[in-house]
Amino acid sequence: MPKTSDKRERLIEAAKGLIHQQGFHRTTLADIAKKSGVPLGNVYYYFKTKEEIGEAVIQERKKKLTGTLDLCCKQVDPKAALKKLVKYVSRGSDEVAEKGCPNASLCQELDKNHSSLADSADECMRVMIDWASDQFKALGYADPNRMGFEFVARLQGAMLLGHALHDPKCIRRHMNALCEWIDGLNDVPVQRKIT
Amino acid sequence: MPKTSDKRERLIEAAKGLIHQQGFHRTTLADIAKKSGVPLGNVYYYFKTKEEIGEAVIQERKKKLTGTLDLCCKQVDPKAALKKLVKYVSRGSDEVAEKGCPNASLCQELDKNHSSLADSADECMRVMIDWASDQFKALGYADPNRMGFEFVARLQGAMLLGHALHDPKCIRRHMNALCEWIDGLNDVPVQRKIT
DNA sequence: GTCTATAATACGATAGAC
DNA sequence: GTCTATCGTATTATAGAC
Repeated sequence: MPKTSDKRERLIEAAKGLIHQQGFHRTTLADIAKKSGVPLGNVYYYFKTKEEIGEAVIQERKKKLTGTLDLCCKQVDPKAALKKLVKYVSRGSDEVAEKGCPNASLCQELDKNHSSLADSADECMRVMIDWASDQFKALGYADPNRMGFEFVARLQGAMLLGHALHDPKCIRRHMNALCEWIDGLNDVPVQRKIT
Repeated sequence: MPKTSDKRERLIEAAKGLIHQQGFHRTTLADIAKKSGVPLGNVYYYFKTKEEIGEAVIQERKKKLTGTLDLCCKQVDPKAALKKLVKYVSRGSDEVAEKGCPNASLCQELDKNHSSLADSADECMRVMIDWASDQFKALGYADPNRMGFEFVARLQGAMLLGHALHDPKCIRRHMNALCEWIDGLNDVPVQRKIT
């Protein structure tokens, strides 16, 4: 039986937008049904529970994040990769100032109770930190995890404050400062294996 | 008529804890009533709506934040004040790793829709940024707002990631790094008025 | 001021016709 | 696969006795 409908995709897309705007708990299935144009009762053919929709949205976000990170570190040196991610955040600063970072919002909202959703949301943050750590490792730093954490903390902290202040400009300003920080980092002599 | 009951305080205290753990929307009036030992129907004698309880909790948090900040900058130089706040965050890292920063959580959760609660929560973040900016101003920096923003972004970013990773140690590690950053800042010659 | 009982509604989920 | 109608429950809020 060929795929005749894109309802599942439409539901996920609608849920993604609504959850970013309103949060998971304030977003009702009726909201999602209405926005996606799928009748409420039909939603349950595609997702057994509301939580399943949330999981699908988070997996979608994770996929997009992974794709972005892959793009950032293709064919370029680690410093350029880190700065590429910073520029990416800069470009999205208007939406972030309005609605917050979608991944961070979910971490904060979901980790409050104990659904499996919480772990999925947290995993997105971990992916980002690990990626950043890998870049610093490639740069030869002895403490790449510490550097990666600091880098992502500054990214996420700026998005959080930009959201609280409703000010995209201060996000971009801080992203510029982050780029300068990266540029100013001392080059570390990399240990190369002699073969 | 003298105050004969501490019910109002008990309600706020219970709400504060529950909201930190579960978030505002997942916390029901029944939860608050039960935890505080006040019957559900009686809650409405003290607060007309759930939102009013939220407002009271946020004002309480703001008061505590202001008190903490005041304590940090009493009788000490600005660098010491900033580091004192960093140490304060370090000491609370276990709770933050478990439940997140209470102020940041509220900013993220409430700013999604448009209640007046959102503005109150955001105001807490602004208070912190302004305070930090004042410290950098006192240090003689030409761009105290930028420095204050960076400082708080790193604080909040670390708390956010520590919560996502469920790891208080990485918060403390980053707080140490923040202290070193402050120590390493160049002293700026302060313009003094000649009288 | 206090508390029980309950109204009013919103929401997740299901039944069952088509 | 699709959709309407509706159930069951949770939750905010109120009515009204004490």
